[in-house]
Amino acid sequence: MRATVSASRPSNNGRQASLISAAAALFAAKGFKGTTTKEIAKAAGVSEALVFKYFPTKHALYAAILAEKAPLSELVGAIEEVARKRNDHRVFTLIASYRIRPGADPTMLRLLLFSALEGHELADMFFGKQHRVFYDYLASYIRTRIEEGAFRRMDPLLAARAFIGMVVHHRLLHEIFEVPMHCSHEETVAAYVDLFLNGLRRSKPQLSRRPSRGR
Amino acid sequence: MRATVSASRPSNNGRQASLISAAAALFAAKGFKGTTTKEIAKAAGVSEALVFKYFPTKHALYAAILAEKAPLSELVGAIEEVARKRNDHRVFTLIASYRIRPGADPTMLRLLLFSALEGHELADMFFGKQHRVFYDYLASYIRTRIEEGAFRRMDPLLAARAFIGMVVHHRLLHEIFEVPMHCSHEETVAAYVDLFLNGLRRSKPQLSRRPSRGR
DNA sequence: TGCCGGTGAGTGATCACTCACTCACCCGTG
DNA sequence: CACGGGTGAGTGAGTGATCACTCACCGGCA
Repeated sequence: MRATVSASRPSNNGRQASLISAAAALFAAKGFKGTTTKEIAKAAGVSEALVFKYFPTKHALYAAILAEKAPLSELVGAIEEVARKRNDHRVFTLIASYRIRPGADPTMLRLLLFSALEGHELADMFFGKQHRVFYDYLASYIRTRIEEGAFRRMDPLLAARAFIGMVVHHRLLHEIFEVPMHCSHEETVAAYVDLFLNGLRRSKPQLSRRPSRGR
Repeated sequence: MRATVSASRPSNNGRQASLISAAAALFAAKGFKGTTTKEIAKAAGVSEALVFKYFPTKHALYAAILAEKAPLSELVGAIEEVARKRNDHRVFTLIASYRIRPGADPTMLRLLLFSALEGHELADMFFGKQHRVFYDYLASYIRTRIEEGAFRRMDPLLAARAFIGMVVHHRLLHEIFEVPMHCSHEETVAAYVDLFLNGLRRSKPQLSRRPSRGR
């Protein structure tokens, strides 16, 4: 509430926030089971006992982290504008470069993967609320463009997942498996967007899809 | 050496194998830190002490699991045949349907992700030896087809990763995040392959090979 | 003085790992 | 055949360390 005591006493909210950010970094790096409450306390610069004053259990602290992070809204806002203008290239470039950018923080991706793998019930919430809606939003845009004749006919949700798949997989290789990038971020984004949009383009009225090499 | 004692004594190798498979299932389900040696012993039907007769540490058991699994060779063999025939559609359908199939076992995918996230030094080996070579193999096929004029010009490695990205991401959603599939396996594979190959197709006869975007 | 943010020193439980030991079986000898 | 010592698979009962979590207590400020 009060923000009078600024530096000496970090005040309830400030402590909570610093504990959350310290814990998020550690959970992302080492997983839930791999992180001890003592480490969290040390990273936040307090005693271990204080952690349990603010969060009744280690799980509650983990839940607070997942509940707090909701970093997708700004992207959706930016997309909606160019989506109205039917600027397909810009829509997908925005999405891809939002994920693939120089200073991208792997924390959330790692946290999400750990949550899903370790099977926390919160992971469902985290994924369901944040990501599923985005897939659906993107799929509905693709469906609209198909109906407008801009894209060829295909399942819009599969198309959306295919594009997100390229991007997420790229982050997986780069940020989790530490595979070095051999192109710049811009080149990578451009390559994926071009490949995807070219794949969605309507071909000529349906020739034979096989390369006429029938054995 | 001797194989006289057949059933009563599972013999060195049999025990080792049953411990490895029991441990693999548990590590895949709950991670390295999330699995206790007591659980492994119980799953294998032996005492905890025996686990340490066969593997000096829990880490050594984990390493033995990663070292043993090498499930890619059969796929590469099947691909090489259709690759010689330049049957692009079949090449990519083979790859995708090898991963996306009805009874696909999530164990290896989960193990791979856990290894990378938990940062075992063996994960590098696991990924480097098994997967990186596959990316490179696929990229070299794409490069060949570009040079033959069958595909449009683009970075072959990025293209390979884009395709694998679609497929892996699909498995991620389906097997790890438990997102239900809304299409059959065959439809899904076909959609991804069509999208990808269409994206790689040369648009117009392509006079200038670069998109004249040189900065 | 009372209140509250903060802590050191614990708690029982559980972890990976060890050790002294049993038991079944094999084989050379008489 | 009888027998007895060697061998190796297998185990129950621990070991110290570390885990999440608790509690009595402290000190600065109203």
